[in-house]
Amino acid sequence: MKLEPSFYRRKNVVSVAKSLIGKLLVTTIEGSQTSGIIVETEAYSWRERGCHAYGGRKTARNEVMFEEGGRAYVYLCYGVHNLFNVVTNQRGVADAVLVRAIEPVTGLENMYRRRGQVSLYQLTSGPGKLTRALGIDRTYNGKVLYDDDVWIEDIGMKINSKHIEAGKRIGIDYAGDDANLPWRFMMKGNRWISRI
DNA sequence: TACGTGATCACG
DNA sequence: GTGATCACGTAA
Repeated sequence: MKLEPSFYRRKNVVSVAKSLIGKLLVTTIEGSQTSGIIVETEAYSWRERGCHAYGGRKTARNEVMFEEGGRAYVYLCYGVHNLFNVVTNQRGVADAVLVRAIEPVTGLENMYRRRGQVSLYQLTSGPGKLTRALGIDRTYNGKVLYDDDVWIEDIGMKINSKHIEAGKRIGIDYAGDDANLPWRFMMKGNRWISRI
């Protein structure tokens, strides 16, 4: 069953990032569905330097982060990759969770068609790879996550802290000390974790 | 380990 | 207008 708006509107973005592990991310494009279990996330809060909205800085790109929780924030990274985030918290508080990796579940054929000739474990094991596999591009920016193009559902997977590993977030050296926050969460032992 | 890639943002 | 920057992926 789809996660409800109240799931995303909680005030602690780190909790939301943790509880997204084990949920199913789904897209439906032209009637065909692709999905995967979320196995890696990162939390971003306006209060720290890693975040696009640090200090409340609002720009054309990150505007949707200031909306109520429950929308997609998709932006282009390094001119090549679309990165998919889940906006959290209440309106005006710019927090979000980056989905960094999923374990493929349905629509594998479509995923390979979009990704090209890669191995199973490379199919969705990174933030740019998974958006490519699921067909997520910037037209998804601002979409609500309880509609029918893209959503996240609870499939009853029981996850507790024993199954989750935390670490430093990846690729944000510019954030100074905030780069050391343990706000990256991974499903322990999963084969689709993005990198060591 | 190196670099392609192009939108974005803070400057004027 | 312009240039530095960047929440990555791939080949090597």
